[in-house]
Amino acid sequence: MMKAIKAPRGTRDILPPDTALWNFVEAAVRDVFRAYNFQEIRTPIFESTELFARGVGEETDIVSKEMFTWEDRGRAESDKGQSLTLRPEATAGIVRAYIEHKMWDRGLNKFFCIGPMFRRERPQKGRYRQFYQIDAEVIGPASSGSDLPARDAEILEMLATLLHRLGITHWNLELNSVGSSQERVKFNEALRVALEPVKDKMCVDCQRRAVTNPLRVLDCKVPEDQPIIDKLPRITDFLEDESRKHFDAVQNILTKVGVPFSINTRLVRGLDYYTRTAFEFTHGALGAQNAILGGGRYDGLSEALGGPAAPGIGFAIGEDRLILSLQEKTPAEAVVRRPGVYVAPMAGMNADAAQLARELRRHDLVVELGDENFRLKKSFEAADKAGAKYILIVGENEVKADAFALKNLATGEQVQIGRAELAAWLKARIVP
RNA sequence: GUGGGAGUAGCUCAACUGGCAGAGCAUCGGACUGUGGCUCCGACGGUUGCGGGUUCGAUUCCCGUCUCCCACCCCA
Repeated sequence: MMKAIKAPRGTRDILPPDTALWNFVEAAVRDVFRAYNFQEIRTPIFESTELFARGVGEETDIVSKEMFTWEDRGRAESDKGQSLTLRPEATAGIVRAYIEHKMWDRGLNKFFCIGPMFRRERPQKGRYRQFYQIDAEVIGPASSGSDLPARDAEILEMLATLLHRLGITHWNLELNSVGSSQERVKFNEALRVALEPVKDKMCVDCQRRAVTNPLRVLDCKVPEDQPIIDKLPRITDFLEDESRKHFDAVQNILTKVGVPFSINTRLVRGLDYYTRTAFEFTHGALGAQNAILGGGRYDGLSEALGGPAAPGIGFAIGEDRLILSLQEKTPAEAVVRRPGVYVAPMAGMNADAAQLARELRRHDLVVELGDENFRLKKSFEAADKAGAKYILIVGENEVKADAFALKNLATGEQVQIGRAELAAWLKARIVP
């Protein structure tokens, strides 16, 4: 035998019945998002490498060491050597599409997108090289209201609704404002200055961060560093009136609509493009990967990508993690749709059985069809295994009488139903 | 990328200081040719993740490698 080929590192197959759980989540997402007037957008799974370099930020870990990048080998001179990258996140591609299709003419755009993302990280539970994100973005010219706090609050409230709908409790919403890009530059500088005299007393990681990305020092979890971090400047002190008012307004709305949150002035996010509102929903029982979703405002991203000013806010839900946290309460078996009827033909009755199955399926019943070569006993076993609620026996007597034996597999109750009434009879007794 | 743990039948796991690789469940068949679940009997199923080394002999010891898991890192 040839050497078995396995799924590449960090990828996995999602099999039934788990796929039913994925569909359950995605159906809930589509349903909830529709109520908030979000519409689906689908963008390519690979893009020009430059898009992510400019959009996500050259200095981020994502861009500097985690992207799947290759050089396209085009035949035409013009595409030779074009560098392409599997998308590591969704926002950059969506903003690129916004610019490319000049969608500012449409006013306020509310998009969502579900699909795989790719990052070359070391795999762990809830962390894969191909992982799935549910992404939503609100973007448009400022005249459309895209920069207003009501949009931030609406998105957060929508997320709370979605989690509630999925039956996920015990989440925690952490909220912060990271300021405008100008405010952040000042804050960064202040941090660098404040860290200079104390960084030698900190952990090795912080010593490195103090130079490369001071904001990340705030994220440090080493207990010994906490007293030092507590004395560092806070972003709140660098927010000017407009940013502060914006942040206050978001909080006011959330309080009014009853979405609980906590302020975490140390919350920073890994992508360079975030401005003002930044947030994260966490959930216990996910180990170190406790961030179930995260997002924020990115008022300058469109311009960084060569587009017009287009404030925006969005988030990404880690679908893999969402499903991990869901599985504790809702096993996939609970949402998988089992057959309502198993049609069991006796010897020579395949054609009649197929005809019956066709009729029932046209009435939107889930039907599994057996085979005339199966002995009845085997048909019963197959019906059980398929999880069917009823078994329909198609034998010579039944075909002659045009009425069929229908047995409830759980109760053992058996009745004889005429062909014309079959579908209606079953539909009345099978909950979809 | 760093450190640690684990990999044995489809699944969950055994196999004593190195000595014939096993059980339960699942699958298939029979008891049972138009009525299942229970029971009984039988069968199938493995180069012990892969490659090398030590040894008369390796699932067991050593080295390498792959994958998963845990913690960092990072993030969803």
